This record gives sequence, structure tokens and C-alpha cells, in this order.
Amino acid sequence: MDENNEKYQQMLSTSLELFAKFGYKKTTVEDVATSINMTKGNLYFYVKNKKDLYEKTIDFALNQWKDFVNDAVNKEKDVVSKFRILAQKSIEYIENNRTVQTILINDPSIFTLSSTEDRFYNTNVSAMNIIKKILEQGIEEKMFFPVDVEHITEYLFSVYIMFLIKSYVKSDNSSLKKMFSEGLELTIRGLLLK
Amino acid sequence: MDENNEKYQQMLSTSLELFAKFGYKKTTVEDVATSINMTKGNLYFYVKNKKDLYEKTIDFALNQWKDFVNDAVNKEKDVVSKFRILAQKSIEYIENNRTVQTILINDPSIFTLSSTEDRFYNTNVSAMNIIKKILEQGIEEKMFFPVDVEHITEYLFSVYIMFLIKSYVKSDNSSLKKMFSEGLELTIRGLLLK
DNA sequence: CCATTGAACAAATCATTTAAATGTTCAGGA
DNA sequence: TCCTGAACATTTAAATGATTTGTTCAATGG
Repeated sequence: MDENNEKYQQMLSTSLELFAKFGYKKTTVEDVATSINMTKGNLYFYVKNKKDLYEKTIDFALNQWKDFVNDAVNKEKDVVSKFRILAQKSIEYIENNRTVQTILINDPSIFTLSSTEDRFYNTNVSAMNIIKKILEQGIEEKMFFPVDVEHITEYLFSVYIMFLIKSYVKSDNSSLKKMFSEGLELTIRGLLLK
Repeated sequence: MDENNEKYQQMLSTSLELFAKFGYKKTTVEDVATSINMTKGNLYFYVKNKKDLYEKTIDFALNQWKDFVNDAVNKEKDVVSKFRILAQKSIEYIENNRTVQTILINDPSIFTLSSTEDRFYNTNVSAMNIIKKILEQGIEEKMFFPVDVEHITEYLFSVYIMFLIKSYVKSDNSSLKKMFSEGLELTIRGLLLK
């Protein structure tokens, strides 16, 4: 089966909306199938089971997010700008995407803060690679302190996940934006040489 | 009722062990009462209900933790040493306390990353005050960059909670210590002037 | 008055059953 | 390769009653 199959993409896109609207339990495989004029039997040609459908759907959503950020970062040249754009666009995407917000609220375990039980490991690894490449560029260009790239990447990604949890999983927004920007400046000062 | 009442302290100490051993549901108020030669009716002289008993118990545990860290910090004079000791002792305490570890694993929501629904708000505020006082001293002594104290305090506390979640709520220990120390150095560089 | 008892009562939990809904498989066909 | 539809397997929901557990409170003694 071709991963770029149109029907397959349509299925993921539709099931994303349904899972967001009704949650995992209330969304039936029949709901998803009929929404795209498919029988539920046929849906099993594309996925192993309901859980697999769900995970492929979330993975699809996370990849869209990652691509959006990656494209924006690649438009910048200066390494500090890249870092700022990375932070800004990551937040901007979710702020403007009610569907993904709802998904995160319904299923906080998507961002589990634990890589060993991470169902979206591959996608998160490629998201972390965006950070990693910026750090490497910064160190290469003598702009950044020569940090331990692997561990600081993991650290920054975890801090980012923490913000997402505080913002969307819990709806704690009191002065969170200020905390985010102050934390960002602290981090940039910690990264910069001199 | 006196909060420093010996029977009351004994009750909290005993129920901490029982809640750690059996979890909230499997621990009955009668278990707690009989463990300290009390009838369950009498226990209601000290607490409103089972939930109240649980929260007073956790609060008791968190305060012991906080006091341990605070005492260690107050032995230092240099502001950077204070900051390092704060980080070190916070982790050391939980590393050596199997009981509190188990409590955290059984009830991840104790560290909720959300201050609005925080059942232990007062205790966490006084924990944050330890950070806040160090930041203020550092800025006063011209050692630290003049950061926004309120928001950076909240930021650092959240990062700390994130580490606790990664360490104890989830059992993800692969290179976590390295990540912690690298993140700590990054933060200290971000705090220091010059 | 403070701390305690024990019995009565209210509420939650558990085990079990049964019906309905939903998830999954698969032989066969376009 | 992609799809159908019916058969089958599994999960969920609701209902019931028994049992445990949580909570209240009048009475009691230090």
C-alpha cells in the first residue's frame, strides 16, 4: 500500500477531525469508514486495528506540525533567528489549530515526557533533529557555547513539551506567555558565547 | 486542634507509609486509624474526610522535602553555590526516599504542571520562594542578570517539576542525570552576568 | 471542653449477568 | 490491489444485589 495514497491521506485527515470532535472511544471505525465512503472492513486494509488507526492519525498530525516549523526555520540563515523562529512557530502552529489542541486535551499522554514509552518516537526524533541541527550550526559558527548537543537537545525538547502541557493539556494560561519568553531569553543567554 | 499535636503527626507519618504501600484506594481509613490505635470515628476529629487525610499527608511529605532543601541552601553563602545546592539537594532527597518515590508513581497528579488546580499550592509556593530568594540575592549582588524574578522562578520550578516527572513518574532514566546537569549549566550561564 | 468510642447510616465498590454495540476477520469478487 | 458484506469475537453498558468502606453523631470520660 502506498503511503501517499490519496484515500489513505483522506482517511487520516478525516479521522483526525473525528477523534478531535468525539474522542477515541466515541469515534467508531465505522464512523471513520463511512465518512469517506468506505466500509469498515476495507479500512482494515490500511490499518491493523483501531489503535493503529489512532496512532497513524496522531503521527500524521504531528508531522504536519513538524513540517510547518521546519519550513519556517529553513527560511532563516542566522542561527539565533533560527532558534527564535523555532520557538515562535512551534507555539504559533498549535495556537491556530483548534483540532490538534483538542486532541492534546483529550489525550495528554501524546506528550508523555517519557521517550521509552513514546508511541510517536520516530516523529519526535525528527522534531528534535530540528533543534539539534540549530545547536550544531551555532557551535560550528562559534556563536554558541560548545554544549553537549545530544543532552541539550533532549533538555530543550523536554522544556518545550512542558510548555505544551502547561498550555494545552492543562489550561493554565496565567502569564504563561511571559514565562515562555523569559525562559527563552534565559536559554539564549545560556547558549551564546561571550 | 493543635497542628503539632503528637498524635496528629503520627497519623500523617503512618498514613504516608500506608498510602505509599497500598495506594489511595486500597488504604482504608480504618487501616490508618487502627495502625495508631485509634478508631476510625476518632480520625474524623483530625480530618474532614478521606481525601482530606490524603492531602494533609502529601502536604506533610512535601514540606519535609522542602525543609530538607531549605536547610541545606541556608548553610551556603555564595549565591551560585546556593543555586547548585538547591538543585542537588532537591534531587538527592527524592533519590533516597523510596516512600515518596512510590507516592509520586502512584499519583502523578501531585505534580500537575498546573498551578490553578494545584492541591498543594501553598506548599509549592513556599518551595518556589526558595528559588525566588536566590534569584533576588543574585541580582542584588550583581552576580545575576536582572531577570524577571516572578516569571523565571515559575519557569525554573516548572523545569524542575518536569525533571521529577521524567525521573519518577515515568521511569525514564537513560542519560537523564547528564541531561539534568547539562541543563543546569546552561541555566547558570543564562543567569550569570558577563 | 477536648478527645474518644461505637453503633447506625450513607455511599462506593465488586462480582455477576445479559443485551447491545463495536471491533476484527475473511472468503470471495471487481 | 482494493474493496464488500456477513460472520464472528470482543468490549461496553446497564442492572442487580452483596459487601465493604466512608461518614456522622449521640453519648462518655479524662
